[in-house]
Amino acid sequence: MFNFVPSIKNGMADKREHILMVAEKLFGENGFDGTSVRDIAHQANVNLAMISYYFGSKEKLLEALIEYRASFTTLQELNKDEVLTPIEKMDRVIDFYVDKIMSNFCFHNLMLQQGNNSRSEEIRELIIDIKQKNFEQLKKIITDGQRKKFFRKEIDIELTIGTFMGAISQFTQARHYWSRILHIEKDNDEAYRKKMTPRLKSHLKQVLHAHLKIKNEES
Amino acid sequence: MFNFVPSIKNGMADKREHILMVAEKLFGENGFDGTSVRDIAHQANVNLAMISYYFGSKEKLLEALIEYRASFTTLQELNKDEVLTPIEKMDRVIDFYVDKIMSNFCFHNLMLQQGNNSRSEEIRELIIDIKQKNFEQLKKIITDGQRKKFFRKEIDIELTIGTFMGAISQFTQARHYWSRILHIEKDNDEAYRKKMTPRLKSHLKQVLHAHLKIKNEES
DNA sequence: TTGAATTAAACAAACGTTTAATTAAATTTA
DNA sequence: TAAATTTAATTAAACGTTTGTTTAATTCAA
Repeated sequence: MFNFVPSIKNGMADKREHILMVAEKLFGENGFDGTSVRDIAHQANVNLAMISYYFGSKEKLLEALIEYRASFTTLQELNKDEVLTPIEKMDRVIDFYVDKIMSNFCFHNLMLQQGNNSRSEEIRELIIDIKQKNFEQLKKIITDGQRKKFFRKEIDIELTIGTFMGAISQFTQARHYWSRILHIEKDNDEAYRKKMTPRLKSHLKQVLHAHLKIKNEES
Repeated sequence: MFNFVPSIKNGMADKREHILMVAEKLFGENGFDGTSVRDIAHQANVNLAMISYYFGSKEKLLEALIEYRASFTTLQELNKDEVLTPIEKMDRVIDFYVDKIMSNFCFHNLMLQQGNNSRSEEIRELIIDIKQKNFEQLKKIITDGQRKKFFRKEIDIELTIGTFMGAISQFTQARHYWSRILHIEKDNDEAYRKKMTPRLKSHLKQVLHAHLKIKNEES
């Protein structure tokens, strides 16, 4: 099996980062509660106490990881664009999200799990805030497309966005299941990623086009 | 907040069942690892040792819960039906799944989590097997619809099914998030269920119709 | 030589599970 | 039916691990 965690480089910022990457992998695979601080320390080849030393606590480590990963600028740039049609923009959104999430299921699964079930209200709110900002960018693109008469007015925007996000989540979260269904080599994340990414992109574009576009001409 | 766990009735089978219901709720809310046997015992008002006594172990309790909940006959009956059109059948499927999952998110979330991340290979396989049977029934309905020239041939059947399941999962799993987006009263599962169920059904039917149906006449 | 980085060891609390004793229920015997 | 006996259900307490976190000593670098 592959190991995507980068090895320790010199310097201490890198060590902190290395711990974050290992934590991300383990949290994503076994859940927050299913991962012990000792697991993380061992896999990261650092002393157990270093995690408290760097982050304060297991929960603070999780917060640090979320802040480390939370970067959401691309959608805003896309919204400002004046050249692309709304349909093209949606295609870009799909490419962006599928790439982003497929290239890092561990973090996405962790966010999914902690966004709803974290014992810490603070963490739940943190995650939901991030997701909400994304939602609003996405909503703008769709309403803009409606205004410009590219998209139908009758659609349920919120549920459309949820359906789109849910589909991607489904194929990252239930990898074991879909590996079997689609006859992809078991426990080979790289193979899954490679086969799934283009297929999922083109499928989602199909679905969203059929759902969003006003039915005049055939594309 | 509501409590959907039924109270203890007389008889011992009921007590076993009562423990299962409490476990389902806690597992679904806090995850398998996030729930202790003591939590379950306390919430169920039974002695801690009773859980080992009835089920053997925490993991066996989980298995018992899965077997208790796994009942998948309705889709088979639907497949045998000769009167309904494939489109009507798909609508029934949507109603069936949305009702089923919305009326029991705890169990659905648990299956989602354990189907991929359970430390027990046995449990992962158990869950995936159940899901695969459902998948095959669903696939039959769609290929049947293609054969009868109701559905397009160009669609990606597997990903279509995944998209559909993923959408439902999204709205059960990320309830906190969608409650905020859709301005539904926070931490009120009953309100969420009530508002979401019809809305999700009609949205999914729209999406699937647009995606599946051969575009001849307007419906 | 001062302060940060790193360590092994220890901490108390929580974990899943088991034990041995007790109570309740069911079954058998008289 | 009543008492005796056996089986099952229930309990409080304890088991040995593992948990997240801290300590106090040591190493390292500035």
